[in-house]
Amino acid sequence: MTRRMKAPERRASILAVAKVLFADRGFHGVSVDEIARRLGVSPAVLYRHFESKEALYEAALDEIAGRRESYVEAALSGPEDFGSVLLRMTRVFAASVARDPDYLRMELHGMLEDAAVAQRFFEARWKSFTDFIETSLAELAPGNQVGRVDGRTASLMFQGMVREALYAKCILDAPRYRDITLDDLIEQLIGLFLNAVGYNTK
Amino acid sequence: MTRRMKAPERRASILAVAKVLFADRGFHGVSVDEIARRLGVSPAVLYRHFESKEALYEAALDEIAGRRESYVEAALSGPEDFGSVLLRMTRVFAASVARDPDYLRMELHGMLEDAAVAQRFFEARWKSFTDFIETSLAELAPGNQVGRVDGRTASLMFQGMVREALYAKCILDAPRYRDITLDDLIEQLIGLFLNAVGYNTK
DNA sequence: ACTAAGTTAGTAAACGCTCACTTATATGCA
DNA sequence: TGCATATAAGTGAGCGTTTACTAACTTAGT
Repeated sequence: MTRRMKAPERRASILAVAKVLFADRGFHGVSVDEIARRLGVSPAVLYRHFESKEALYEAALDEIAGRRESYVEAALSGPEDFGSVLLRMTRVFAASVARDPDYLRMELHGMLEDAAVAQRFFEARWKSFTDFIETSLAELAPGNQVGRVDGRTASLMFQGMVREALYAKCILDAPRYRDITLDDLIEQLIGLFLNAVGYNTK
Repeated sequence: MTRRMKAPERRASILAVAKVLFADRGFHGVSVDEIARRLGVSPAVLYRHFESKEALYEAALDEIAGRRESYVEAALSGPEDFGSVLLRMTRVFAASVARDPDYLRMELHGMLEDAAVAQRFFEARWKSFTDFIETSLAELAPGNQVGRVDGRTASLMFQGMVREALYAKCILDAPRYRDITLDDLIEQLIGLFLNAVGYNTK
């Protein structure tokens, strides 16, 4: 009945389905039987590749939050001033989330069920922004290119506003923001953020 | 065995337990039996007061997100300029969340499972801020007391940064922010926000 | 004694998971 | 090459438990 696959391919196909289902409804919201049904396969197959539902969830989590990404390198081309680089970094990040919103959903689920998981997501993505913002502010402050602001607070502000934009556009699809593209929203937010830290190109 | 209660008291006691459990682990993460066990009561009792688990969840949701709150009135005393009022409003809100973090957790769960629920939470709390910010900015712009910024974007930024602070302090208890009080964090964030919109007391 | 509150003992279905078994594919040897 | 055999992939039934939920019975309060 079902197409026959070799172990690695089957494992990958299971993970792919598990990823979207877990991201959508969380660990408790998805049953092993449902994953199997979507694959058109008997539930027993899953246990040939993962030793438990929990292990499968963990693997899906790893696929999503596992690889660390730095957006600094992704923004190398173009002007190298703080504002321009931050904007390009954020755009790349936003685009990647828009392409695969499961990331965001999984992060939310993770935050709710386990603070350690939240930490993994932070390390995987947000930390590169946080680090960039804090070091940049420290560098630019002496020359008065930015105001005297606490880097930690500023990066929290940044993280919050970007996350909110991503929620609104990628998860909720809020009607309130339907007439503005995610990209434009990000650009406006970065503008506001640069105001907040007193950034001037000089 | 169990203390005997009259209907309204029992109903309230059920709701109280359901509220914290659902907020903690979401609808699918909690079983009716567990709620009953915590109450020290047989599961059948729940069905005398709520016709289904879903109805109970809905009632808990209503208790948490039901009553709309405006923080404008809560910030009447003191200076009436935009910055001061916004700070006081936000502090009252933050304090109420710190007192009862179930609100935030339930909002997160709601966002993940149903956009309509997210909308209810927005209407209940955030909207009062959004409205205040947008009307204030519109009023202050002509006199150059704030810069020319889009009110909608600004209020999204505000909502995001406040939410992020509340997550960090009330849900995750992030080590990164353990040495700063929620109140101080809020104050710094509001300061940054006022910079962002170009607010000057004049 | 009547009523409201709570229990006991169940239901059928869904849960995570395992087992004995069948089938398809690849491999070794003539 | 032809064919037996070993192995990997998948099935289907069913394990014990938990799920949400119900009905019949008991107990407590007025």
